[in-house]
Amino acid sequence: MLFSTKAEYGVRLMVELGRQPDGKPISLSAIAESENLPLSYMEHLVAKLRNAGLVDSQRGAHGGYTLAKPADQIDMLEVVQALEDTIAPMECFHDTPEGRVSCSHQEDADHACATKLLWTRVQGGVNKALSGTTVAELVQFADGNVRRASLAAHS
Amino acid sequence: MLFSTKAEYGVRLMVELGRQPDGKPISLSAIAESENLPLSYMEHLVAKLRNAGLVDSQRGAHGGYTLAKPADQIDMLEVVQALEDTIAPMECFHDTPEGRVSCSHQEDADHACATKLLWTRVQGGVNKALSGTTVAELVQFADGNVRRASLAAHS
DNA sequence: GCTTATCCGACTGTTGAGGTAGGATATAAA
DNA sequence: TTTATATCCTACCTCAACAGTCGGATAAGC
Repeated sequence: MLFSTKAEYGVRLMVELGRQPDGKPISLSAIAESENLPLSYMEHLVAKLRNAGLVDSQRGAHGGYTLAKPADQIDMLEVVQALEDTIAPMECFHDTPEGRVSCSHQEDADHACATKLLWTRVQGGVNKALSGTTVAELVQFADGNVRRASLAAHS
Repeated sequence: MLFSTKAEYGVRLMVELGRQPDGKPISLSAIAESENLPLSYMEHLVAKLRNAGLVDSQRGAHGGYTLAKPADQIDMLEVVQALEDTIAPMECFHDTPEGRVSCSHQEDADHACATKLLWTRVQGGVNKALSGTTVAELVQFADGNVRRASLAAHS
């Protein structure tokens, strides 16, 4: 398993927020009910998204959450990185301050770490897929599927 | 973390086997010592690789393991799939007999599963990186690094 | 028959995932 | 100003997988 359900639930949450056309906040309980997910658990996840600056919150009655940026300016790399603490393919990989990956045991033997090439490629593929997908795109995909399913049911 | 150390250790094991020029088998204890990994644990991993038909074994004295195919004909997708039981990006993704992925809860709500598009792209990126890398390539990479490190030390 | 090695199953400690519970705080409406 | 509705925050719990250990059975070479 590459990702945990934290990423799954969190992405679903972002998509639900992205479906809201106007700027009205949506309560977590409404999202939890429509997606059939545990509310208490979602609170932990949305806190991570808020700390990452991806959603804004409005407390009190008629409060809730909104996207902090337009849906087409939020990519999934930000979202998944905020939810999962690290998305490195392997434990020995850690993000350096300069933004590059490095292997923590690259010089411990008489030869360099052979797996580094592989994990670098894997991470590149994952990052490319994540950063190339926006919230807006997923919203459009979901709505398109509803449309097609609805049309198929009526034909 | 995308993968566990099972993949890390197993790939290192395959690379060590790939470094052996002739067809002589290498004992697990020799590999475990040179890579500084626990022998007992490696036994479990090599069993998976053997069941997957990626390595051959020779029992008894002077026995050990060899690659079942030429190193340039073993790609990392086979290796990692044999070690990790599943490499789907998310729990709801499972490999179908037809070889395609599908989401187990795609029709449970009034709209299709929005995350399916994202995980499909991620899995595509991972599979591409894995299947595009062979044992032979990693062996060459590791040896090349040794050469460069050695040259740098002597300059 | 001794040594070297693969093979096999059972067992164990630790960690993180996934989820619960209870309360504190802030806000809008009555 | 009370009340309902929310977010916010901390602590706690359960369970499965990971990472590793151990003891022994089997097989092959010398």
